Amino acid sequence: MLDGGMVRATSTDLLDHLPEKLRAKLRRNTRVVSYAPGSTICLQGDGPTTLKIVQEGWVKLYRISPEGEEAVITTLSAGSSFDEVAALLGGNCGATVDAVTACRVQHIDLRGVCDCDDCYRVLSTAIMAAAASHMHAMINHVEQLKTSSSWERLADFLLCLASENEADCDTGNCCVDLPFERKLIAGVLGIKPESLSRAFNRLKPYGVTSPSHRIVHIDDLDRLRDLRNDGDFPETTGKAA
Amino acid sequence: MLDGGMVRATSTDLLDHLPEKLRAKLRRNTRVVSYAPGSTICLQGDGPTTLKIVQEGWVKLYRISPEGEEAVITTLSAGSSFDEVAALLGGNCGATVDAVTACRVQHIDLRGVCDCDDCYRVLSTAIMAAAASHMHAMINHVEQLKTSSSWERLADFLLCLASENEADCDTGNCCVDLPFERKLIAGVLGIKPESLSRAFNRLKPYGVTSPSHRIVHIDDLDRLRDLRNDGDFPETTGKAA
DNA sequence: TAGCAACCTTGATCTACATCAAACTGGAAC
DNA sequence: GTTCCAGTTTGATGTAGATCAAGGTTGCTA
Repeated sequence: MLDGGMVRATSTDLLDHLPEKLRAKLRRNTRVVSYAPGSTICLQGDGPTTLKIVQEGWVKLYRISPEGEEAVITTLSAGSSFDEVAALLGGNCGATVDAVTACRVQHIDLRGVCDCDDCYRVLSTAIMAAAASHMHAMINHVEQLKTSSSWERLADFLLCLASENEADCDTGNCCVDLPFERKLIAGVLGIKPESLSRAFNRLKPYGVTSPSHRIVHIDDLDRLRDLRNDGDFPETTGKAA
Repeated sequence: MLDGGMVRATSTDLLDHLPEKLRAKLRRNTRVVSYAPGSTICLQGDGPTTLKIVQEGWVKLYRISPEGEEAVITTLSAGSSFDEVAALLGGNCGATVDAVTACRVQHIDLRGVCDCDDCYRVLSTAIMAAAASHMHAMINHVEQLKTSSSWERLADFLLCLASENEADCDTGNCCVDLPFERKLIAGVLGIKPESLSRAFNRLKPYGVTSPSHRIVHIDDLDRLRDLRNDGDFPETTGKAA
C-alpha cells in the first residue's frame, strides 16, 4: 500500500544470498558502469538484455507513449534490480531506463552462466523472488492510480521515503530528503508538476512543510498515516495553515 | 500497448511445453474447481498459495482499498495463470480473485513437486516466462493509465478484444462480444460506468456502435487503430453521429 | 407476456487535475 | 556578489471524469 509507486531502496540485493561459487561466476560476467544524470542506461526493446543492479544513485524506468508523452513506470535505487527474468531467458529490455542522479549500475550477462542445474535453481529462485516483488509493487501502483487522489498518492510517497530513513523516523516528526526533482516525483505519481505543487499545499494543514525544494518536514508521521487509512479527508479548499 | 489492461486469452497455457513426465506429476497435484459467477476463487494474502490456471470463463483480480473502493487489477480468461511465482516459492496469494462468469480453474500445488533439479529448471523457466508476460501487461496498464484518456483506453480495450477473435477480424469491420458487464469494463479501465457510457459515445463518430449491451460493432478496425497511433482526436463535444 | 430487477444511459452539476502564462526561487557559473 | 537558468509555485481558466438523480433497456421469471 504505502510504496508510493516507488520500489524501495534496500541495502541488500538479489545476489546477496547466492552461494559464493555462483557469485564468483557472475562476477566474471559483470560490467560495472557509471552514468551521469540524464544519461540513458538501456532502451526498451534492446536485447538480449543483461541483469541490471543499481549500486548507487537513482534511475527511472519509463515509456514514451505514441503521442510522445513520457510515462514514468517507477524509480529504483541502490539494491534494486531490473530485467532479471529477461536476462535469464534471453529476452529484451522491458522499458527505457535513465540515470536520474549520478549512478553506478552492474550489468550481468546471464547467458550461459547456468549450465549446471544447481546454479539455475539457485539463481532462478532469486530472480523469481525479485520478479514477484516488482509485480507486487506494480499492483500497488495500479491500485493507487485507480483509487487515490493526487495528494493521497503524495502522502504515500512521502511516508514511503520516510520509512526508508528508518534511522531518524519511526513515529513522531521527521525530515525527508527528496531523492530527485519534483517534476519526476510528479511523473511517478502520474500528475503534472503544477498539480504536485498543489498537492503539497493540501498536505500543509497536516503538518507537511517544505523548507526547501529538496527537503520535506513531516510533523507527525502517525497523523499522516492515519490520514491514509481512515478515509478522513483534508479540506477541499485547504491552503497553508 | 493495445492490451487494454487485460491479459489476453490464449489457447495454450503455462504447462503446454513442459515434458510429459513433469505434466503427469503436476496432474497428480491438481484440483480442478468450478465456480459460479461472483464467487471468490482466492483471497489476497491466502497462503501458501497454489498455481492457478483458468481453463474456462473469465476471472477478475482486484484489491479493496482502505476506503473500501474496489480496484480491478486485471481480468483473465482461458489459458491465463496467476500466482505462479508465489506457488513455486511458497508465498501468498497476491490479489483477491473472483469468478466473473461461470468458470473452471486448475489449482496446482507446487510444493514438493520439484525435488529434482531438472524439473525445477523446466518449470521455473515456464513460470518466469509467465511472470515476465504479466509484468509486461502491468507496465502497459500503468503507461495507459498515466497517458491516455478514458475513450483512448476504451479503444485499446476494444481493439484488444477484436484481435482475440482473429477469425473474423483482421482489418475492415468487425463484431466484438463483450465478455462481461460494462461496470467491470469500467473498472478495468479505471473509470466509472457513467464515464464508460460517455466514452462509447465519443467513439461513435469513429464507427463504434453498440446494437446491444453485450455487442459492439466496429466499422473499420484500421481507422480505430490509426486513431490510437496518430494523436488524432475525436471532437471534444462529439455525440452520436 | 407481464412484471420485475439489474444493468445501462442520460442530464445536470461539481471537483480534481490540466493547461497556460506569469512570477518566484535557488543553486551554478562568472 | 550578480547573473542566469532550470525548477518550482501561483493564479486564472478549461476540461475530463465523478457524482447524483432520473429515466431507459434488457433479460429473467413466472
